[in-house]
Parts: sequence; structure tokens; C-alpha cells
Amino acid sequence: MVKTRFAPSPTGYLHVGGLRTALYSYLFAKKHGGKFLLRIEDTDRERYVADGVANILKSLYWAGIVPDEGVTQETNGKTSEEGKNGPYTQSERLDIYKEYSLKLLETGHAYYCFCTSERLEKLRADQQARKMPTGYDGLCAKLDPAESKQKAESGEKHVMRLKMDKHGETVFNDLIRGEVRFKNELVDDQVLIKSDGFPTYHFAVVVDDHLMGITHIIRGEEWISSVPKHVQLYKYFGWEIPEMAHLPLLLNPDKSKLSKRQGDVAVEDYMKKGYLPEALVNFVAFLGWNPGTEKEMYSLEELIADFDLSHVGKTGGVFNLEKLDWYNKQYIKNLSNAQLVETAKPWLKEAGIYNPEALEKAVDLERERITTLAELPGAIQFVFDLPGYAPELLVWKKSSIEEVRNVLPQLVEFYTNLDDADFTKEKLEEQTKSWITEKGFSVGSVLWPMRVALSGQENSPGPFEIAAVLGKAETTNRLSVGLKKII
RNA sequence: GGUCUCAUCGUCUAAUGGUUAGGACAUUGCCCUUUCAAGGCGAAAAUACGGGUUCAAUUCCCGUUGGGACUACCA
Repeated sequence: MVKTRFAPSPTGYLHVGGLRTALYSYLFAKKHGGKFLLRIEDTDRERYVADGVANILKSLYWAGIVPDEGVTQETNGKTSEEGKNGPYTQSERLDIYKEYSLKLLETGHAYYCFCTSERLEKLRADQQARKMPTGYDGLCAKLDPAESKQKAESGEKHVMRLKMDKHGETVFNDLIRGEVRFKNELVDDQVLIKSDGFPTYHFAVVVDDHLMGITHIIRGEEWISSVPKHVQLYKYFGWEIPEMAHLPLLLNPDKSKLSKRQGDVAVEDYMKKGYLPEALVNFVAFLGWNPGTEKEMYSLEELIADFDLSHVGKTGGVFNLEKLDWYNKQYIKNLSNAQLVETAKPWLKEAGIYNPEALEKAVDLERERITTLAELPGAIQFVFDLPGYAPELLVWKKSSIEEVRNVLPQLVEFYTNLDDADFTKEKLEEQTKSWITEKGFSVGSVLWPMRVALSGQENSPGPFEIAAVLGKAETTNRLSVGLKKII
């Protein structure tokens, strides 16, 4: 059975690139009827952020990417675990790494290293100065194993390194790039266990992926050059090597690796700005993948059905905000009024205008005009509070103030005589337009001042839609307010 | 510097030997129209360069150039 995993480090937030990696892993697993696992790689104590895990989980669940196994989130938001291969947080698996590292030591595939960071730095500086490839020189590999074991056990500060077999080359088949080969002589004797007793990524990832039964490793391209070390480890342990797929990176507009410096990279940022999860997921899925057809609106379910690693491209994709905006607009447009009010609840509440009943109609006025949910309260504000506006705004460019003075009182009178039941968009439009014809006015000379009087804005939805939302009393009231401004 | 890797409109991409090189976003023209949106119909816009292979190269091979990743007791 297919089993994939996403293994983030809790360094603060979920990066949009991470979201895409998680999404592809999730889609691939679901597509093949398999399982998607979430593991937390917190072996770097210096970069650890306290609520990092909760944060990542929150973003993932928001996007609809729910793990079948590993670290999960309960409905109350609490973090928990699911599955029999745990613990799924690396800092809780230290004894496991120790056990396996000792096995490597016994078989002579690893060795203790007592080199100081000063020596390592100097070594590297020398190599760089001589324009040589950098890497550990293997000094401690020459130590007598028994002696070195005693030294380590007596408490001398040490790390454990992989004794890399430098002969030949490592060849593997990447599901996205095809055959990739590395000369083993250039592969470093990677540190496996750090001096603080924690494993490095390279060691933990191999042990965990094997123990947790991962069949397909889908991860970012930045890992491709460390594959030889991992392959070596698999071979030393006699384990089966999982399939691997290295995804191209997400890029800034200037084509550099997507970074915080050039815009928002946290999923949380987009959440807060009022992007819908469906839009972000759809957008991010298409950054590097396409179905090979011209369909581009995809729900998560549809993605699962059509996703295919063979349609994942090899080139890095620029994170293009304009396209994301377009997707967001599409998804907002497709929401029902009730759904729109509900999904925009946090922003409406913050603006102090959350009231489902009153909002359902109002929200419909602006749905095609907003890009994000965060814009909604500001956009419909005029429905509740008529903004102040300059009297001149009431005059249409092809009309005159005299004409407004003539038209507006008659319009107020006309609307005063209508029934409340006439205040629907359709009826209002029909009746008003025939009234305009009857009176011999030009359409714009009536509708422009009407719209401005009702919205207080230069740009707004159409006058009939607004009037229908406002109702008879408020409509005639606002019309009268406008009239007073120009008398 | 070394290793790996990538290269189609501004951006995301389709086309895996034969197409007027297709679509989407963005840009832009027109229509609709009381404004802004939305919508409809158009336009402009790409195979990095140089060699091969082939009757035929976006497509296969080599080189050049350019980009990116990695090169930590970070992931």
C-alpha cells in the first residue's frame, strides 16, 4: 500500500512551498488509495518554536489536508497522535535513533568523531581557499574503534559520522527527474548523531521513513543532493529504498527561492488576508502540476482523482499573486450568500457588522467586486452607514446640477408612491426605467445621481440592487439627503 | 570553486519528430453600461544561443549561456 508523508520542522509557520509539498504527497497517497502521514522533525533545538506544531497543523487542516497517521489535530484544536508507528515527533524517538546508530557503529559503517567545530571550520576554509570540494577529511575514521568507543563513553564531546563508501556512484530514479547519478567520492561523511545526542535530519529521516513504512518520499528539490547519503544508509541497514520524487522549488518574481523578504510565504498570512483555502489549494496545485487538459478549477476531490506525478513539471514556478487573486475571486463568486457571510464571519465580526440576517442580501452586492474576504466589510459598509460625499458627485458627467435638482424630487415622489413589495431589483428596474421613458429623461441623468445618493460613492453596485437591499424607507431617505445637498 | 539540476509568451503552462506553437493570469482594444466590477468578442506576446541527427525538430544528442539547489553538529 502506498504511504507518503509530510515532515515539517516546527520553526514557526507553514510555508506555501511546504503546503504544496504536503498537498502533492497527500494527493498522491489518496489517489492510490494509500495513507498520508505527518511527522514532526524537531531535531534542531535552536530553531524550535513553541507553538510551531499547532501552527502547521492549523494551516494544514484549514487547507483540507488531514493526515491519516502521525501527528494530528483534534476537533478542539489540540495536538494528538494517530497510528501504531509512533511516536511521530522526532524528539521523542531519541532512543530509537540511538539503537540504530549503535548498530551502524558495530558493523563499522559509522564512527565517533571528536573534531572540534574550530578544526572543522578551519578545514573548510582551507579547502575553499584551495578551491577544493569541501568535506570532512576522515581524520577520526582512522581512530581505533575500541579506543574511540571508550573515549566517547568516558564523556568526551563527540558526534557520530557515517562512514561513506567512496567507491563507485549512486544512481537512483527520481519520479520527476528520471535517472540521477552522483559520484560517491564527493559525498561527505555526514554527521548522523550530533553532540547533543539528537540525530541529524539525514539519519532520522531514513530511520523513520523505514520504520513508518513510507513507500514514496515526495519532498523539495533542495534534498536531492543528499540522496546518496540516504541511499548509503538504506544499504548499510539492508532496507528497501522508497521511491523518491523531488519537487521543483517555488520562486520569487525575480526567480530566487521563495522568501519572506519578497512577500508573504506563510499559509497563515493568506488565511488572515481572506483567501479561501479552496483558492490557495487550487492555485498551489497548479504551480508545477497540470491535468493536461484546459480545466483549471479543481476542488480537492477532483485533484485527488486527476493528480499524477508524471504531470509534475521540472521547472521552478514563480508564486504569482495575481493568479491567486483571480482564483480567490472565482471561489468567492461561487459561494452562496449564506456561505459568504459565514466564511467572512471573522472579518465581519471584527468590523462589528456581523449579523447573518441583515448581511445576506448586502453581501450579494459586493461579491463580484472583492478579491479577498478581508475586503468585504469595507465594501458593504455603505449599506449600513451612508458615507459623506461631495454634492458635485451627484452630477453625472453628461448632465448638470440643474437637471439633478429637477430629477431627484420627482424620483423621491415616485418611490414614495410605490409599495414596499415593489422594492426588488427586478421590479424597481422595470418600473423606474419605464418611468424614465415616460418623463423623457436620459437614463444616466437619473440613475447616476440615484446611485450616488444611495451609496455615497463614486463606484458602487447598481442603484436598483442597492435600493432593494435598503428597502423603501431608507431608499427615499437617502434620496432626500442627496436632494438637500444640492438645493 | 565543486556536485546536481533546469530552460516554450511578462507569469503558470499545453504540445514528447510533422500544429497557423494551444490555454489561463496579467496587459490591451471593442461591446455591454449610470460608475466600478462581472460578462462577451478581439489584439499583442514565447520555443535562450550555436552546432549536429533527421525528409522534418519546441520535441533527440552535444556545446555555450543563463537560472536554481546543495556544498553545517539547519532542516
